Amino acid sequence: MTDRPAEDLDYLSFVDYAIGKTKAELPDTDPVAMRLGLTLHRLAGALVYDWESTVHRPRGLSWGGFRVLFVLWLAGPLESRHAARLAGMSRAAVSALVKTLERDGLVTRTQVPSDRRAVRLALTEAGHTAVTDAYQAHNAREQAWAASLTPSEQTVLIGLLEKLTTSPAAAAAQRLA
Amino acid sequence: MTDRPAEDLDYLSFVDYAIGKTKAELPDTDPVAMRLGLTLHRLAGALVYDWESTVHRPRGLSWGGFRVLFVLWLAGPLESRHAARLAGMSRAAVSALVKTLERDGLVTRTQVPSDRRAVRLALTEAGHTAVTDAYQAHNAREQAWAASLTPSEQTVLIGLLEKLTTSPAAAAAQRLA
DNA sequence: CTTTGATCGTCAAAGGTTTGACTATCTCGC
DNA sequence: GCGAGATAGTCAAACCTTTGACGATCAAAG
Repeated sequence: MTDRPAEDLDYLSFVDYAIGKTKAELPDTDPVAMRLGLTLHRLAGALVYDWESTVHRPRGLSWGGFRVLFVLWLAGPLESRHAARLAGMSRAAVSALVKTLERDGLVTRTQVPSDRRAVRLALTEAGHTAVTDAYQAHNAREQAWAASLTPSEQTVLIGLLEKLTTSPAAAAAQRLA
Repeated sequence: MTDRPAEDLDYLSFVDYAIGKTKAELPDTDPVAMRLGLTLHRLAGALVYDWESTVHRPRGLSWGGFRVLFVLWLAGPLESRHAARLAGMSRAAVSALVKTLERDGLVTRTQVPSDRRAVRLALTEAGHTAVTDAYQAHNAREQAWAASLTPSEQTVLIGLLEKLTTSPAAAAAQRLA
């Protein structure tokens, strides 16, 4: 039990170190839940950073801009509020991002005949090209990450993540409801 | 095989829908890697949103501010660059956040005797109180999420996440290197 | 029809984050 | 010692995102 120099920790050894210290100071802490939260958050951050820095920024897209193009590509023309819900961001964020995407000729905004408040967002031909090109590279990175796991490990991991996503805690979170 | 109205999709059914459409249009896509990326990103976003909106914002902390306090709490007084590395953000972000934390009396900045460029960050008494109070509530939320899984499922999930975190793809990502 | 409440997209304000530049400082080889 | 290159922290600029407010519009009850 020596005092380790905390400065020399890298992120992974920090997790072990943090769990040990927390358990000593806050005994009510659940160390397994703590490790789960830390590891999940860290991994997701690394993934997004990888996608954004290697795939999207070099193509002139922000991470948010790509997400809007992505849902428009796959879920067809959408009203703005539906694009926001599927992309997991606020209506205001979609409004701001679409301003740039429209200026760059990737998305069109048209009025919805049946509801004059609503705006229908659709990909242009250039937008379709941009998002399919970007997603091919994006999925190549996803494959590079997933390749560290065996197929059955991949299946198990997806199952556990989906179980958390549909859990009562997730329902209570109600992100951007 | 009817044309489903894409507008009515919620996020979970969107994932299935998206994978089906992508497979048809971009046959080189790996649908398992795609589902993994989508699910992991979505879950992490929901987690952070839950933590920030239910625990940290009500206590007057931003998510970034909490992360700085958290690493200072557990890894002791730290030079700014080490705090940045452990918290997974840039040195500039730490510099900006510490400005607020210092103003609020939660963190002190002192010169390092051996290196006049460096700054040593340490929690004040109030900072220690704030971070332990916040982390107790934070871990309670982590426990609420983890409770959806059995103990062995939790162990398996952590193992798979750590395997990805230490994978070659993660090493190549080199976040904020 | 009218009124009341809800919803849509947008805007402004506030804050967080990254990148790149800059100064000050350190380190290492000569 | 000293000079070249690396490093620490900060700043400015740019961008993204959220919240709360707003006007316009819709929908439902009477």
